[in-house]
Amino acid sequence: MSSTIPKKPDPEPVAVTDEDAAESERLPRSLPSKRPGPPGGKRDENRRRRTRELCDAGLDLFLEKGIEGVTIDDIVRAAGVAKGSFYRYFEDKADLVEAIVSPLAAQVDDAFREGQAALEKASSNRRLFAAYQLLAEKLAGAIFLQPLVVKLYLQEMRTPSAGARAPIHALATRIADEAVSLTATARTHALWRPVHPRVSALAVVGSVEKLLFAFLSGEDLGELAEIPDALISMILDGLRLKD
Amino acid sequence: MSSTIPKKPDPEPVAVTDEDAAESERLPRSLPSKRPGPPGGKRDENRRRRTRELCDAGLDLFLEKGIEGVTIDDIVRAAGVAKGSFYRYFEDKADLVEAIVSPLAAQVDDAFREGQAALEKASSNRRLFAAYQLLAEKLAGAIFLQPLVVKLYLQEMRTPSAGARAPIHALATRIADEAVSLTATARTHALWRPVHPRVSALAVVGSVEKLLFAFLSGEDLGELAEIPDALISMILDGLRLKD
DNA sequence: TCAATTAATGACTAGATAGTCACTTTTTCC
DNA sequence: GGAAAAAGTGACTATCTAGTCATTAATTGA
Repeated sequence: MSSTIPKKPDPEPVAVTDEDAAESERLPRSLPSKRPGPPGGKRDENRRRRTRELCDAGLDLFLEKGIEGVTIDDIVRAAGVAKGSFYRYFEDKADLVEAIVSPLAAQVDDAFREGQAALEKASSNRRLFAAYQLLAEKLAGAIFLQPLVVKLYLQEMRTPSAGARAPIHALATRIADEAVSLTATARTHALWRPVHPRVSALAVVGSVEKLLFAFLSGEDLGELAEIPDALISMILDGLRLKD
Repeated sequence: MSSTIPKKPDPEPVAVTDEDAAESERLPRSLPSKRPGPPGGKRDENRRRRTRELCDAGLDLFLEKGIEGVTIDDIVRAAGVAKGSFYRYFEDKADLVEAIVSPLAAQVDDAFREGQAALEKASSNRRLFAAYQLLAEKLAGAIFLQPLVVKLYLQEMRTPSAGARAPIHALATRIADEAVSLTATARTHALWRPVHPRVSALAVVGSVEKLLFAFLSGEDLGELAEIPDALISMILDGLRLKD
């Protein structure tokens, strides 16, 4: 390897607001007005179980056949639930997709917010590394918690946004914008090549997404532990101005 | 820029079989047995026009709504053709997709074949550049001829391969494999970092695809002419062993 | 010209699909 | 316990869809 990456840079003072460990459980969208039952009671428990069953069955089917290729009947059959029950909890397929994706979206948004904050304070290469490492760790955490949702995102993100895929498309747009904004900041600090920020940001995001999709598809990528370092040094040698 | 790229290396002796300038016109799949009519006659001309109208209408709709979201009725309505006529020329939607994609697939396969041949002879950095430049030029040519088909490919390639998307998925698999094989060759020649070839190949392909999709979606990427150089130097500085 | 052949048409069928609703079962809470 | 509210059910409707086919129109070639 030709780049020297500081192994485990001290987590320099950085705005880490960990208040929001992104709720990964998917809750019913709304509660009845008169007799909702006590939290932890049977009504509450049944609602949570139904929502979870429908989300789980939906996710599996979406990954297998693509969002557009799955019908509500498929979903309720797989979840072992009557059709009417689906419509008690969700407006339509788009609403289900939204419920599946939104916890991941929240985590990803947080990761970028924190990365951006750290980067704005970075004035040295050391802090540049630290900021990117923070971002990478937060994103890795999100991926680790919801790998199948990430795969669904990668699988559907480029398809036209009509109907049920709208929430996924919205997340894709936000990620691209946040990555570009991050790169623009790095360039402001003169730590980066004078390449159009959208170009270098998309190049990096594209690499990561492709590798991640391959990994989540079970492809053999050799020793997994080596990938992050390999990727980081590729990116940094490719984009960073030399010291 | 920190890498020195030889501007326009002489196109060293390289196996360029240009016999097959990939027919980009989409022909009817089969001919009637008894009275097909003379080539250039009315029957022949009508057949070609119908196939083209159906392919064009299909492509537009696929890009707008996604392959899975388009019905045969949509296609024949857009093409101004009766439904029965569709089934005279194509088996089903998958067959139409196959007809739309296959000229591009042929060109891409050729580009990789030639790139691989050039690379196998490359023993110097100069020839490494030349081989990659040859590949890039061939691919750029294919993209320039069929930008909308390329966009369709990028849009649908990660979705599950069932049904109509099968031909697109097949092309995606071939491209990934050929890119990996190319990288493995470069590594054999000791011109490349000791990174798992699948990792570096997918990283490069991922960048290119992401940028290409953004470009084909009309995003602003700054001065277009600068992108290839920026990309090549990013890739080479990121992956190449230092001289 | 005209019979043979191919091409084009759109109504039609069988099956699938989203969403609804009257009815039954479960839970709440007095 | 029991009335009231919520949750669960699956048959039902109206719509959409892939694919067929009898009929009509256009083209061929002698």
